[in-house]
Amino acid sequence: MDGSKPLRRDAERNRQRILAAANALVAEVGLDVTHNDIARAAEVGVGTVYRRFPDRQELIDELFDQRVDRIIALVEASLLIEDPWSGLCAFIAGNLELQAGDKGLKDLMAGDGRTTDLAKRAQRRIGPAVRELVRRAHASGQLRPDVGVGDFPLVQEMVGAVLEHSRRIDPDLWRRALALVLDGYRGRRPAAGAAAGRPRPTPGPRIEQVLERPPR
Amino acid sequence: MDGSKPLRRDAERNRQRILAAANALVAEVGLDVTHNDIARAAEVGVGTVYRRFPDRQELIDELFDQRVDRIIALVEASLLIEDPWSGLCAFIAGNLELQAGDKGLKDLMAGDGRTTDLAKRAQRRIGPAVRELVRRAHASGQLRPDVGVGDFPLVQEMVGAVLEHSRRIDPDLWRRALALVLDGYRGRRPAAGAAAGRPRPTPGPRIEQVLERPPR
DNA sequence: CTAGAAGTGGATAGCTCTGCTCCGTTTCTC
DNA sequence: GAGAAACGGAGCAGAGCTATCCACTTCTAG
Repeated sequence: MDGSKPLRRDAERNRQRILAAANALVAEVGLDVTHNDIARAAEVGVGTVYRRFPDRQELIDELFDQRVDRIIALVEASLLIEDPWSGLCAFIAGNLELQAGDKGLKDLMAGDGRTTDLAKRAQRRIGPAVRELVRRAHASGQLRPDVGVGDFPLVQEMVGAVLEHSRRIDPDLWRRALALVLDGYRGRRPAAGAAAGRPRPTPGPRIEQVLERPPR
Repeated sequence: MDGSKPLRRDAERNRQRILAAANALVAEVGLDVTHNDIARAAEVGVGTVYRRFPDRQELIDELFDQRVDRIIALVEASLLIEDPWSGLCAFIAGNLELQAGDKGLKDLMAGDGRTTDLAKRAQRRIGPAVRELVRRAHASGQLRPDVGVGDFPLVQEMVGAVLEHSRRIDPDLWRRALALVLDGYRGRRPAAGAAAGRPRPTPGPRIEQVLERPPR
């Protein structure tokens, strides 16, 4: 695959600087860094960035492979936790934790329309695992039966929003929001009686589609 | 106050068209409509819009007076509901309902930095009323004691995020998100025992400050 | 009906912000 | 030290926004 000759030593050095700078920048600022931003951060000319990464998408992809791997590792670790509820919580909290320190990752997982491919690949690996986590939590009676898989993207979305706004000022506020939400989802069957306006079943995978932010 | 002569009849007609168009546009698109957008929507020249509303802020303010009034009416109506829990829910759901149909209103209440004055005025009237709603809900034991006033801006924020993303595709999804969250907040004292990582008290008004989106 | 005041439209100038290219200069490598 | 490779960043093109200006149309008072 890599039929191209190795780069000259200085060029390779610059490539690394660009990657490092882009990485930091994306984590701090988010997905929509420009070639110019990166060049400045890497102390390199714009031209150099364009030469090395003519397509911004490729650069982004390169940056995110490892991040997505981290999430996948997390989901797999969570599946190994014996207590189902703890496992589910570990995944959700861990995922948000990762996103709390990495605006770019959050952007990616929120799927702003851009970056669909990479995000979808990740979702495809994460989806089944989450379903399993939820299934186990249901089976053990620790998760309210009227809360379904489809609700967890909502949780991500909701707590992610808090995260987003409080990032600078109180970077741990999202934990409280998450704790309160999850605590509400905790097992106890819905009161048989006055469940009038109570939300019913498990919305299907449609919710995931809904949360794909509409491309502006 | 209104020392200016009345407008010529056609001018007044145009003024109304502009106002109407701007109103619809703001509801649909959000707070940052331009003079050009408005002109096109009103089928009027840009010049006309500029002549009538040289300062965009004034136009926006004019549009929002009535919206804010609607929220205030809501809060007051909610206080009149005898059952404290229903009252609290009515306010929160109603508020989100209003925002669901009106992107501009949502922008305003989220306080994106712009429009601070108007939003703050609204907040000042709404704040005490919400505190009262929460107090009553606590007193009646219908609201978990470890959920405080400060948590409701979080709820707005969270459900607002869902609202935002699903607006186009499934405009009622936010209801489920809200129902699940509120249902989780419902009275039952926190389990005395294993409340290890459970969120504790009522964060103060600091949260409101946090949710003021940091001016970009 | 008419004169002239009031109002209109929208082309356009000026600005900012972005993506990207191009080529004179520097740096590497053999 | 010659020639290939890489560099830097000024600057161009294009999009989008604000705001102005003035030849033309529409209203209204008399």
